[in-house]
Amino acid sequence: MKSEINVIIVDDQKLMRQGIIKMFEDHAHIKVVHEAADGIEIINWLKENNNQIQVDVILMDMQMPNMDGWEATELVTRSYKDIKVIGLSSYDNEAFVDRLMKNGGRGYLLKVQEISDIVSAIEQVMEIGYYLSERVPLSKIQEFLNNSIVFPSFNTSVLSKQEVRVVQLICEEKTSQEIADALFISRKTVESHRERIMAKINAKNMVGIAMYAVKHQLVKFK
Amino acid sequence: MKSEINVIIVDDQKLMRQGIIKMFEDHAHIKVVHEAADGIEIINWLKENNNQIQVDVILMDMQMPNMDGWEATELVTRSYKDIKVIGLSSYDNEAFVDRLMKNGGRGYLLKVQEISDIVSAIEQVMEIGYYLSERVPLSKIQEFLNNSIVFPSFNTSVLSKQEVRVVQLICEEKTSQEIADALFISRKTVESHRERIMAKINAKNMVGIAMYAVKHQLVKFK
DNA sequence: ATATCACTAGGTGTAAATACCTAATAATTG
DNA sequence: CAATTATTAGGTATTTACACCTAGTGATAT
Repeated sequence: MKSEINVIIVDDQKLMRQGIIKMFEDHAHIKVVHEAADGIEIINWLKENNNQIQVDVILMDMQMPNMDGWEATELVTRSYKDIKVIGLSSYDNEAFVDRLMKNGGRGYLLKVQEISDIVSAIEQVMEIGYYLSERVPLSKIQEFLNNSIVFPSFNTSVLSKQEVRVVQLICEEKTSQEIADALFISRKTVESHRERIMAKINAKNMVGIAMYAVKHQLVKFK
Repeated sequence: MKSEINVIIVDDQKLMRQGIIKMFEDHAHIKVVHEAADGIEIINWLKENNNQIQVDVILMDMQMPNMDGWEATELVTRSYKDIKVIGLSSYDNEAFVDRLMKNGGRGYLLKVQEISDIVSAIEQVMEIGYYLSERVPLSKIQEFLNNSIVFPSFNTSVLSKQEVRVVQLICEEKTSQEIADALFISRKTVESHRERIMAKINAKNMVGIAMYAVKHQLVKFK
């Protein structure tokens, strides 16, 4: 008989949470001890819980409102060394995987995969500490472990606050003049910001900025 | 005892499909007769099936690759008058709802809702033909029914193949001239395409096109 | 205390995008 | 067959983006 594993599911889509929980009924050794809809909810719950209920694995969605999965993973793994976070996402994106593993993730799953893959991932994480897959090969994990001192944890964004504001307005299809009016600065300043942003992220035009924003979750659509 | 309802689930995320199917086990009168990962799959299956297996309701995800939920809904409802399509989406967006209902949808559900809402929606659609909710009030349905002759199947819904190619190249930060060279057409033709795309999707500039592409999964990022 | 960075703003060009147009041919669909 | 749509291409004018500069101020970190 397999030993019991206590799992938490964090996903903003209730339907997805319910579905995963229901499917775990076929895997009696996996026990869902809690569920949350975003990063803030899970962080708060863990504080309140104060290690009373043992938590082994958190299945963490990446794209969430309020606090996304990456930030939540960083905060969780920093404070609770025994909790293993497995990322869950719709996007098969290497940068997404890298960022999660840098923040302390133990594996990365896609929503196009099946429930049996999730179960395997949970079991493997409990056994060897990581869920190895095409997306996260052993070499990658070693790379992250070696670079953990070189890359300090607070390496979140290359863009400054004002630059992020400009990026967000660009994504709203605003012109430089419109952004200037919105931020109460000169059109020329906005253009300076834009040029600097493009240089930083290696974008060729505003579309490149928009695509970067989507990739790095600087914009949320709903 | 409730009469049996035959349902098909169309969603590109296998995890979501599996979850919904599993949860329907608690609702014995709902029978899942098929599942599909995108619009093309369901259209092809319905052709092959040729009404052998009776289909009452299709739960249709909106954001899917290859062929999205709106286009699939239009094709399904045009050819199979008895099949009732209920939309399923992550986005609470009035334009999305409107477009679905114009294309023959019978209701609109959000993935943040619960499984019991889906069950209610399916039952209501079978009873009165529509799933009434905040997003789809009776007045809206009447509006769509009245305008159905005024607004026939006019194709603002989907972008053409060439238009999609242009969109994808725009997302790669290419200029009109570069796109022209890539597709072996004139720069002016590319600009015509771009203008037509912007009119169709109501974008103000190329960033708007890029954001649309992301939303509708016309681009996949590495 | 001083170098770095964020934020600001401007000048001066050129390249590209955008806005309105027309218009032909091929393909598709009722 | 008739109507519509997709795809192609062009004209003309205006607006915006982009590139490559300088430069001051204020905050912050070494």
